[in-house]
Amino acid sequence: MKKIDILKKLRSSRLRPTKQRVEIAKFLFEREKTFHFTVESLNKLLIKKLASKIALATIYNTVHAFKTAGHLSEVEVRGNKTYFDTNVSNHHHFYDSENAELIDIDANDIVIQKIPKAPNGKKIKNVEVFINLKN
Amino acid sequence: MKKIDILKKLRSSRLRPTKQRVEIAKFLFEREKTFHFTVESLNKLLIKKLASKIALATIYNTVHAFKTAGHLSEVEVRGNKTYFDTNVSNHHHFYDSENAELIDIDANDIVIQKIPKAPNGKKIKNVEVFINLKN
DNA sequence: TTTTCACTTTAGAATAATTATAAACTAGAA
DNA sequence: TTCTAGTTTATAATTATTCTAAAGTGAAAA
Ligand SMILES: [Mn+2]
Ligand SMILES: [Mn+2]
Ligand SMILES: [Zn+2]
Ligand SMILES: [Zn+2]
Repeated sequence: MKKIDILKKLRSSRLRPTKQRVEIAKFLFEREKTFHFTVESLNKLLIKKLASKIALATIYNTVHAFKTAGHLSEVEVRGNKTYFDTNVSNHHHFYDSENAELIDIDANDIVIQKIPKAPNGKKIKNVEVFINLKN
Repeated sequence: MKKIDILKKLRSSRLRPTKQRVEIAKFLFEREKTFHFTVESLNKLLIKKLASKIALATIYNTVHAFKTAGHLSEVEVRGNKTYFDTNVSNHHHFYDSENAELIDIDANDIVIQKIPKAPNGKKIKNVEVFINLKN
């Protein structure tokens, strides 16, 4: 993803391309593979990468703005920190608790044969499969 | 589950059956259906139910002791609070975000046909399926 | 039974993650 | 250029949880 696309992505979701947002967006989206992170881990990586530091509050604001805009998804992982994911398509995860690392599983790599029907007038919104790993 | 069983359960896991532990255990385990809760919700219910109040730290201590002993499991739910579950068998969940309510799915009610192999020397510990509901 | 003491409870302090506040700054429309 | 709504920032506040250390207690041993 090029810088011009970053600007397009921000503008298309009515997010002013400020210096901070562009830097965070470049860091998150200019990569080939999915990136899973917490605000804390992102902050550390941004400090290493960038000359000027971005306020932690801005990182929280930006990550939430990106999530709201649909550019990031949130992944449920055991623990107290919130994990985010640059892969916003429907997919699943391995979780390697040893390394506190999430690994993507393509939606097509898991086929569910039997599923219960949703209770009392509810519908199924989505199905998330979480595979815990051990050594 | 009767009181005698509660005492047995505590003693068998080398947990002294103190007044507080017995009261919490009776509240959690003397019921027919699975009970999903957070420490906050449990605390509120205990305040209503019991004459004398149990310190919040004791509720944290006790819930963790029960979890360590295998009498409770932890469920991953979107949000910042930790959810616990009196159902310690391998099973899955519906999540009704409207009511912030978990609903059990028996392990046999979900059959997975195709699953990817675990990465690089890792093994699969367990598979958790989480079905989000909508109206 | 009493004594003893490791285990437990408790109030309150501490920590960690996240959100709120409000003043200073800035992108970009006019 | 000017203007202003949107944004950033340092810092305070909030929330969930864990820590601390003093007081209390279950139950083994005397
Ligand atoms: Mn979590
Ligand atoms: Mn959670
Ligand atoms: Zn992912
Ligand atoms: Zn359950």
